[in-house]
Amino acid sequence: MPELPEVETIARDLEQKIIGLTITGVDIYDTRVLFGLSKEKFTRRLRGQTVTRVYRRGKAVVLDFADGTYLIVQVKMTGHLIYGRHLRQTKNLKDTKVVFHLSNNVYLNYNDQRLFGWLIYTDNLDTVGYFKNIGIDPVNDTFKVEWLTDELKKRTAPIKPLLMNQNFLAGIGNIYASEILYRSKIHPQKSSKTLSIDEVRRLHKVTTKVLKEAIALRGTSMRNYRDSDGKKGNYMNRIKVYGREGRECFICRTPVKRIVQTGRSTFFCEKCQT
DNA sequence: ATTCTGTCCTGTAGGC
DNA sequence: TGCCTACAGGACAGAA
Repeated sequence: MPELPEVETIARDLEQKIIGLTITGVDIYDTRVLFGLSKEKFTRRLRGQTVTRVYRRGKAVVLDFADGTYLIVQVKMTGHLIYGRHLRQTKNLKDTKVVFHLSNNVYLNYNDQRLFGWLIYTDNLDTVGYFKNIGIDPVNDTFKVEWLTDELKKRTAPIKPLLMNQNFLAGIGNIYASEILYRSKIHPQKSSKTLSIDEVRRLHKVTTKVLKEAIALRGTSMRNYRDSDGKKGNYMNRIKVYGREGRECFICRTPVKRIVQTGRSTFFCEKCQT
């Protein structure tokens, strides 16, 4: 489900809502989302924790606690963090897998239809597998065109799956990879090392631009994504190619093509993207 | 070391 | 209506 802009939206919203609050209780309805901890241990360790910071790292939401420990939430495809009422008690929502009771008597629900997501509790972020080799954040100033140029020269993979490689750049997923390449006018199957100086320049600029615009519009709700209020993102009407197979390219009217790369759908215009 | 395939799970949309 | 297949904003282990 969510990529960088959606996770950024969740983290920013939650920060406003839960900083300074203490977790007073935890209800667990499915232990499969607990990463490496039993129901009892997870409950015991989370109860009494006070939230001091909420932020995004890659596609993960990180909660810092006052005692120097952390809760990492990887929502993967269908995870939602919904702030408000207790969704099991009030709506009997079966997707609700974990509910945190907060000290202001509001609840933080973790919903996950497909159960791919993880709630990871740790005292050391560096031990979390996802963070160990995580790549550069494309909306951070450390993402430089010179760095991108050098890195692309070392790689042979097609550019689209490379954009989705979290050890290369952290945060781009299947929707934004297609959107970024369309706006950069780069063919998704092009080998990374063959991109021209001009193409790399466009790619660098467009990547940052698309992600920042999507953050400003609170993300894309293609199907499942919802923010912490349960609301959809607004980037949907800016989407150019993703999910538009067979429909006309907005620039040249050629039908948008769909191919599969490393098991994931890629959408592009074979006339505009070369 | 990089790149790719299969897998985890549940739900929905589309074809017949 | 029902049955069947394909597909879904991710990331890991293990293989090539």
